Amino acid sequence: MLEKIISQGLKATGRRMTRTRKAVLSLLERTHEPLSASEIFAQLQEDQVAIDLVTVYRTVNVLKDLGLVAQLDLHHEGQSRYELKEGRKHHHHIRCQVCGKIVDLLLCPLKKLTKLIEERTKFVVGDHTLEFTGFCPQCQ
Amino acid sequence: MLEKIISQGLKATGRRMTRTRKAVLSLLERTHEPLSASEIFAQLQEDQVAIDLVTVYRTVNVLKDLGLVAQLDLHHEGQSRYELKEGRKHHHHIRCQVCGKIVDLLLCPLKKLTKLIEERTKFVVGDHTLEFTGFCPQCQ
DNA sequence: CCTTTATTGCAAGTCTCTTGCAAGTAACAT
DNA sequence: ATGTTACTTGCAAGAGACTTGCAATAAAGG
Repeated sequence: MLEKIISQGLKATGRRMTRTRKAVLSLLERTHEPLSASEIFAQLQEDQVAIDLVTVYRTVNVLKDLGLVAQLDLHHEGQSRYELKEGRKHHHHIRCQVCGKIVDLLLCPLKKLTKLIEERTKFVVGDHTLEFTGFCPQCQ
Repeated sequence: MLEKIISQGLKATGRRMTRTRKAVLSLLERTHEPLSASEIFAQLQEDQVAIDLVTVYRTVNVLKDLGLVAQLDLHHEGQSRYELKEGRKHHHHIRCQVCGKIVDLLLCPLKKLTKLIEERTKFVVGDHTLEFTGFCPQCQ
C-alpha cells in the first residue's frame, strides 16, 4: 500500500506521517487527473477533511522533495498541478483549452533527442516539460 | 524594418504605434534571449526610457495578440517570457538551472507526433510547450 | 504517559499579473 | 496648424498563486 511506502520515505528524512498528509495522499491516489493546490484544498473540504490551503502547499512540496509527486506547469495555466509518480512511468499531458480536461499521453519522444541537444549546446540536459493543448472530443 | 510591419498590424486592429511600444519592440529586437516583463521594465529603465511595468505587460499582450511575440512559460519559473516571432521559425529552449541562461534549440520533434496523439486521444491538437532545463557549459 | 520536535493553522507578506480611471497623446479631419 | 476623438499611459488598487513567521497542536519514541 502506498501509505506504507511513503511513511518510510518520511521517516528516513526526519518527517512524520500525519492526518493531513494521509488525506492528500489518498486524494491523489484515487484521482486520475493532476490536481492543483486549490483543487486539492476544495476537494478535501468537500470530503469534510479539515485542512488549510497552506498545509496543502507544504504537503505537495514535501512529497515532491521525496520524489513521490511530480509538479506540472501546464501551458499558460498560471498554477502548478501535482500527480503521484509512484508506479507510473514518465509521461506527458494534453489539456482541453475549453473545459480544462487533462488526459495522459503515454509517450515521450525525447530520449533520443537528449544526445543531440547536448552535442549542439554543450549543456548537460536535465529535466523537460512537454505539454499540449487542444480541443477534447466534447468541446470540438 | 520591423517597426513598419508592426505599425501596420497595430493600425489594422485599431491600435496606435507609440513611444513605449517602440521602446519595447526595439529592446526585443536587439535582445537574443526571451525576456520577462520585469526584465524588459528594468532594461528600459536603464536605457532612460520612462515606462511603467503595467505598460510593459499591456504591450507584450498586444504584441502577442498580433501574433508577433511568443509567450513562453519555462519550467517552474513562475513568470512568462517573451520573444519576437518575426522572421524566426518555431523552436524551443533549454535553460540553465544554475545561472538561468537560455539557449534556443532549433528543432521540434513533434510534428509527426500530432497525428498519433489525435488518433489516441481524439483531441484536436493545438499548441504545445517543450522546454528543457540542464546545466550550461559554465555551470557544470 | 511524557517529552521532544515536526507539523499545522492563522495572519501577513511576496510576487506576478490585471483592472479602473483620470490624464496624456497619437491619428486623422478640418 | 489646430482641434477632436478615442486609444494609451501611469498610478493606485486588486486578484491569484504561493511563502513565511510564529504560537498552538500532535506525531513518535522512550
